Amino acid sequence: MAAKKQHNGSTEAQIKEAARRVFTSKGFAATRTRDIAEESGVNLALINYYFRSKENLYNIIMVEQVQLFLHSVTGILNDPTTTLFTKLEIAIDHYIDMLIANPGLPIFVMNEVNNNPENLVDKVGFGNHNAGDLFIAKQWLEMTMAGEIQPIHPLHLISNVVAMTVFPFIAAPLLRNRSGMSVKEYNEMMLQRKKLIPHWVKTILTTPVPEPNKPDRS
Amino acid sequence: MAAKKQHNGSTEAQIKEAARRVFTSKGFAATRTRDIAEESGVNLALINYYFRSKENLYNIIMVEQVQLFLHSVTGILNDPTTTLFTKLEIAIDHYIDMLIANPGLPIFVMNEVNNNPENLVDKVGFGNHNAGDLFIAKQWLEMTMAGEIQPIHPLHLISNVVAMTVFPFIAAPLLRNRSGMSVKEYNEMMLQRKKLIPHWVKTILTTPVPEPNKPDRS
DNA sequence: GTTAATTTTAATCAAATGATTAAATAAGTT
DNA sequence: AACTTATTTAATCATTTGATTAAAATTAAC
Repeated sequence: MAAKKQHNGSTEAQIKEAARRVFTSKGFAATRTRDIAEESGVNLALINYYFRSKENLYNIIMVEQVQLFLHSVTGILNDPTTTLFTKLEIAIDHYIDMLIANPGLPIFVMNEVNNNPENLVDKVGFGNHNAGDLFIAKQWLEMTMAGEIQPIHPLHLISNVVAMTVFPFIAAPLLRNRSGMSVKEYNEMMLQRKKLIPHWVKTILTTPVPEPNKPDRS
Repeated sequence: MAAKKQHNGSTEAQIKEAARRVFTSKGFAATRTRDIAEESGVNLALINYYFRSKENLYNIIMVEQVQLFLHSVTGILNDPTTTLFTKLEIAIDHYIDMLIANPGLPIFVMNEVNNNPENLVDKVGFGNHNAGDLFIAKQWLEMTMAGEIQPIHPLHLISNVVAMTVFPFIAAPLLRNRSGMSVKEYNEMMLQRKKLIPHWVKTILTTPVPEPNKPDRS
C-alpha cells in the first residue's frame, strides 16, 4: 500500500542479510524472529515493521536462494557458441566456486524442494521455462543421434552431473569427519573436482554401456 | 530407573513409529508433540509417559535412522570373498532398494549431519570404527598399487558412488518435476541405476585421468 | 525552528506448545 | 473379591514465540 523508508535502508538490508544466514542454516521452523533480531542487532519489532511477518520474510529469502541455486549457470548452458563438453566444464567450474562461497545453499534448497514442492511453481515460478529449451539440450540430442555419445536418458546424465557436483557439499560434515580433513583441505578437493567431474562425465558419455544380457568383462 | 510396561507394548511402538514418520518428514523443530499424538492416535500425555520428552524421543529415532543410513551395507563392503566391483554391485543394489523403501531417509540424515554433527560422535558412536578398516579398502589399495585401477583419492570415489546413488532421492521432487515423471516411472529409473552406477564407476576407475598439463583430446 | 513523517524502542498480548498432574480406567496378583 | 500396579484421559501450567501497540526518538519538510 505504501513505500516506507526514504533514506539509506541499511536496517532493512541488515535484517534481510541476517535472516538469510539464520534461515539457511536452521530452516524456517527452528528460526525464531528473536534469532534474526539478535543476529542483525536490531530491535525485535523492526522485523515485523519492515517485513510484515516471519513467513513473508522467509519467502523473500527462499525465492532468492532457490533462484541462485537453479539459475546461476543457465546462461552458460544456453550459450550457442560453445561445445557441450566445454559448457559442462565452464558450468561446473562456476558452480563449484558458487558452492564454496555458499556451502549451506544445497541443503537449504533440497529441504525446500522436499517440504514445499508446490512453492517451486507458485513462488519461484518454475514450470514456465523448460530445461529442454536450453541450447545444451539440442546439442545433446544431436550428438546422441549422431552416435557421438552414449544414448543415456538425460535424467541419468543430469542426476550424475548435479550429484557429483553438489552432493559433496551436502554431505561435507560427514565426508570430512570420515576422512579427517580440514575445511581448507576439503575445499581443495572440491577445486580438484572442477577438472575431474567433466573428465568423468566425458568418460561415461563415451564408453559403451554393456548390453543388459551379456555383462561386460573389463 | 524402572521398567514401565508389562504387556504388549503396542502403544509405545505406535508412538515410536508415528514419531519416525513425522520427525523424518518435518524435522525436529517443525514437529509438535501434538502431531505425533495425532499421527499415532494416542493421548498427548502418553508421549511424555513413554518417552520422557520430545527431545529424548527424537534422539532415539535419529540414532536408528542414521545407523540405517550408514551401516546398512557395511557387511557387504567387508565381505572378504567378493571382488571390489562385485561388492559395489551388491551394495548399490541393496542400497537402492532400501532408499526406495525409505525415500525420506537421506534428506533427514543430511540435515542431522549438517545441524548437529557432534551427535554423530556423541549419540551414534561414530569415530570408533574406521571406514579404512573395511575389506573393500584393502582391495582398493591393492588394485591401485598394482595399477589395475586409476589412482584416485578414495574421497572422490566414495563421493561419486554415494552421490550417484543417494542424490537422486534427495532431489527427487525437483528432478521429477523437471522431467514430468510419475513416482512409479521415477522409481524405475532408480532401479535402472542399479546396473548403471557400477558400470559408470568401473568406467571411471579404469579410464586414465588426463594429465593436468596436457588436456586429453577425445 | 516548528511541524509532520518516519523509525526505533520497551512493554505487552494472544496463541501455541512441551510438559505435568490428578483422577479414572484397565490389568495383574494374591 | 480385594489390592496393587500400570495405563489412559482431560484439564491445566509455565514458557516460548510471532505479532502488536503506544510512546519516544530521529529524520525530513517547510
